[in-house]
Amino acid sequence: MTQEELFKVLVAHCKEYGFIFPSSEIYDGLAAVYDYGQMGVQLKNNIKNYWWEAMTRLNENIVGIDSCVFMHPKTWVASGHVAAFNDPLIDNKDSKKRYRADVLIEDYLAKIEEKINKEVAKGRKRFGDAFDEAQFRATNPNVLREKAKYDEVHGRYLKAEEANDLAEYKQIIVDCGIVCPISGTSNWTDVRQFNLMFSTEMGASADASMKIYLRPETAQGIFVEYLNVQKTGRMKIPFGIAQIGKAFRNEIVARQFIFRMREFEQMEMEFFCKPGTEMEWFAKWKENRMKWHVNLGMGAENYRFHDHEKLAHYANAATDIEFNFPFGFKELEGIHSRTDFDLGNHQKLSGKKIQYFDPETGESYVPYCVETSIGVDRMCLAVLAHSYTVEKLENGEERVVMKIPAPLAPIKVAVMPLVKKDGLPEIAQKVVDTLKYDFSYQYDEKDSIGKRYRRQDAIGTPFCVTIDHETLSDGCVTLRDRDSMTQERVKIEELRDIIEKKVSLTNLLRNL
RNA sequence: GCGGAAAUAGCUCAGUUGGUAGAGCACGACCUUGCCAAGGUCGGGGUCGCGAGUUCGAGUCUCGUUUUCCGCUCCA
Repeated sequence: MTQEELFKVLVAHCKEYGFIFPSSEIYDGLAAVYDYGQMGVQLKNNIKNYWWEAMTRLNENIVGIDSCVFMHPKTWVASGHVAAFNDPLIDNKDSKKRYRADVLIEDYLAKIEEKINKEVAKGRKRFGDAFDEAQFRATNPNVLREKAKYDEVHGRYLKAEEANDLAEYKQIIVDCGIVCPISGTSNWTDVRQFNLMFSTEMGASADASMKIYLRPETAQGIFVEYLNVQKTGRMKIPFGIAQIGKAFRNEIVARQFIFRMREFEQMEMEFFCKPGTEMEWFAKWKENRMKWHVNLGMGAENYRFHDHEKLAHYANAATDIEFNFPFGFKELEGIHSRTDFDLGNHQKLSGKKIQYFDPETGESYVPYCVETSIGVDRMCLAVLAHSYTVEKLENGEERVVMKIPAPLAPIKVAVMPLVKKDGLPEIAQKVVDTLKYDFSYQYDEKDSIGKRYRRQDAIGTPFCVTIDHETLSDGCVTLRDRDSMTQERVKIEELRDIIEKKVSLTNLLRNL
């Protein structure tokens, strides 16, 4: 099976066994929106718990918060998202290239300026020392003609920009005969506003309402609460704030299942440190985060770092942890050194002093910040894709088994009576009672035992407990292992500890 | 956004020149059985993605539309 086919089969498997459904399917679906089903939600919760505990419990200087999706609009001015995520775009239908309409016009204006400067240079050459540039500019017909053109277009452009008049942008491009640098044609689409941020209105009455954005990243919630947490938590630098939550980006193309969705969930931690020490922490968090991934046992060879060469507007160092997805190595987590960009801008825009007073040195400064940011949905996809296994059995048949790392498995144990008579179901219920307070479980008495094992394999249940006639006399049950398919007889009282050892989050954390 | 392909039961698919919507698996009940997808009987489940058009008649032909997949593009 090729990687592509495998990916398709995985998507189908996820739907069939209740991991992930296309959203609103009864209404034909909603593009690139997916819902987590009864299995998927448990996998997702387990991943989030693993991250949350690793961050907030294993690091005594990291605390968690839960801030809102709605934030004051100024937040996004300070963060740079309003400027960076708001572009009027236009497509050339022949070259199929997309351009920023405002950039096309600005380039055109720059060309006119260039022409004028050339004329002036020519004049200077001709008149030598007697050259009077101001007078030349005011009288030379070529310069005047170009200058008039420039002023007209420039005036319209400024007006259009102020009013955000997309039709006028297009009209300017048409009137000026601006062509695509690649195809050389002026076969343009209309100008459309591509705002990567979703917006909505807060306040019930239309005239009193305020336009607000759905957050495009959770990080800003941490930055705006920095002061509150630092003061009320008596936090000393260096310290971190962790958060798990939904974020929204109106991507032009959202594809590849749950890899790129318009509504997605992030697990972000902002680590605040003294300026000048950020590179040490950056290196430390790179190592720390990689360890967290590899600890799941999905193979160190399936992860790699990818350092950014072109840095975002807020960063002075950035790397990705990439995972070997069915469609190649792709970003799973980002680790960025964000400097004091965010806190500094919030300080500027809010007018509130966001500074840390170091009691030892007596210095005051805006802390620097190292961010770790991982997509929960991408993490789910990584686990699902890596776990999906098709095995050829000795009898020639195939079995599909999700080899999900046991602590992340949605269901930890299945309890099943070999037959549904002779009092076996009653004993099975008692076994359930000994396990249900510690583990998510399923009880199943339908169909043959082999079929029931395969059903559990398909959802990645690490253990199956089978009650048979011997149980009546010896108090032992069969414990069947998902990956090896081997079975052992164990006493009912020992079940809890044996299962616990392999599926517990605590043990996973202990290995970090 | 552009180009190509696809959409029939929960899943995988069949459906003849346009003529009463099917199979296997899955699901439910019962019987038989019992350690790696067993057998039997009965049963539930589909406005053939949606909307128009052509036609006496459309799952089938035409147009539109939505969604998905692949490639480009965009974003990071």
